[in-house]
Amino acid sequence: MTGNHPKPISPEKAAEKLRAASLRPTRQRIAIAERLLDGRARHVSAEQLRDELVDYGQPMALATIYNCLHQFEEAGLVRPVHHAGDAVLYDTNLGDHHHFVDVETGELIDIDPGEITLPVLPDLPDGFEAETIELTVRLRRKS
Amino acid sequence: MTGNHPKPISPEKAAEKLRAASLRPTRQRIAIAERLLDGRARHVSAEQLRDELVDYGQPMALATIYNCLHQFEEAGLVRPVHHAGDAVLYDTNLGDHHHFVDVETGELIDIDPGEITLPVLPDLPDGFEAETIELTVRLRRKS
DNA sequence: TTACTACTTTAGAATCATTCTAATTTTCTT
DNA sequence: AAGAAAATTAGAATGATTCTAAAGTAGTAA
Repeated sequence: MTGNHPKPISPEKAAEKLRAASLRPTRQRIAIAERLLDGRARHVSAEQLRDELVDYGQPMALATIYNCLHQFEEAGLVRPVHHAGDAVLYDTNLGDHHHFVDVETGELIDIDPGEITLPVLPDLPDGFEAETIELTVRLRRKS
Repeated sequence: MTGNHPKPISPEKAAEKLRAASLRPTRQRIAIAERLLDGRARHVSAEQLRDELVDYGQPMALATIYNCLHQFEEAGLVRPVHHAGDAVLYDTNLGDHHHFVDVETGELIDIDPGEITLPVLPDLPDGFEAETIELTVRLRRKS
């Protein structure tokens, strides 16, 4: 046991969510959905998720985890955050919000959406559409 | 010649800027300063800069380019942008501004600072200070 | 059920940006 | 010119991610 993790949703509910997203409910995808789609706001890397799945008794290939995270992303079930450390973190909070990043650790902290006013979208270059808007405040621990 | 590049500042001026930043004006650092500190707003990766230096007749080890970019960053001569593609881009525009990112290519486009109102900084977590604030609008080419 | 086909998972190799290492070279000071 | 400290270098190492090709599994039609 390398960590402590709260109770996930049931495999049945997880499978249901997957079907709703047109993803086959495979054993691996169900295990991941149980962990990530329980409504809690989290930020996990592929490697962190793998460790958690090992704890949970559902080890699987790292490649599978990457595959699933990409599929979940496509399906709009999670959202990638590219602004942290070296690894992409997947955010289970799909609501409009932004992040602090601890530049030392790469850890993300949600910025309370009430605390920040999203600026008006500037005119986009021709032929493009906005995919996401990410505001990141990079933090350094005071010395 | 793999690209066309405008006239850089003189080696003397480059050396001067380096001394002002407490960096020894070595041949390599001068060559990089000539290219990056000419006042133009640019976004370059280490690899792009290496290609440009080859064109310019000043090839050098990639490790040196990484070293120099880090030193320039420390000295406040360039600013890293972490939100693009896979590689970190170094921005020679030190003014307050933000970026569009073409998610396909990783290319950056400056957002006109007049076009966007920087939101008020939210309350920071205890013990941290803000290092940078980066707003990124990720763009996808319309289909 | 069975058989079939398409989709998934997998281990391990490959890739790519970046950092590290240890040896050589250069710069600055005397 | 000589010495010490700093810088550069080639190449190895690292770490996240993607790719590959083979083996397994799920949904479907008979």
